[in-house]
Amino acid sequence: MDMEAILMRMYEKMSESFGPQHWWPAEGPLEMMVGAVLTQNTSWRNVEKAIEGLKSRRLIDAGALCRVPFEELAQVIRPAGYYNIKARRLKNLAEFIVQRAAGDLDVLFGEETPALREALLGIKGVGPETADSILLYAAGRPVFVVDAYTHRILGRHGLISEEATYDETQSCFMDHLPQDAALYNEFHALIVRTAKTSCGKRPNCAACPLDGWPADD
DNA sequence: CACCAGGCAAGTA
DNA sequence: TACTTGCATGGT
Repeated sequence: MDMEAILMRMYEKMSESFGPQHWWPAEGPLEMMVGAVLTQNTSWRNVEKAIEGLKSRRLIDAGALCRVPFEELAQVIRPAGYYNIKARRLKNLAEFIVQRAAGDLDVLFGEETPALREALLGIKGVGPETADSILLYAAGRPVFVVDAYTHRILGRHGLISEEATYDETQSCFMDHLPQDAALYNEFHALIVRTAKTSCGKRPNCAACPLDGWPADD
């Protein structure tokens, strides 16, 4: 089996086990981007509390995030952890949107994908996973998102080396699959779902849809 | 009690 | 370039 067939088989098995994932869980693109920063090394459960706090104070707004006092913002997002660093990162993100696109995400997302990715990576607090999550789940670009689960699962199943970099892992998908945002959207969501359920926690779990595969399949 | 969660930047050698 | 460390809450 070539790499494309292997990856698509993996996708099908996960999809059959878990069904549609409906990612990203956000009401709009800015909420998605804020969530992407807040969920860095943090459980989504805690992020939801922080997002609710931001919504209730009408802070899902680039201008409002720029204007709100730092200390107030930090306290509102406290449940998401790392609140001092993340408050700074949210302000960096909001200032970027205002300065680069006059606060208008339709303008920002009018940029070509490579230029937009580089610009996002220039924001302090936005690394490769956060930038690619924004590109895929807020801007709808066909960019594959790599996270710790992705690296672990592909490594464990022998599809990449354990020492593979972010870009190498990303290329494993993007060089062998169609450039399809809907496919990448669901694929990444299913990897997270699968890892949280079993595969990322321990090897040889009977409940894991990838168990014993592709080695003995 | 320890360990982890949908990372990233900054510091050190 | 290649490691290491700090950041922090809340669930298991």
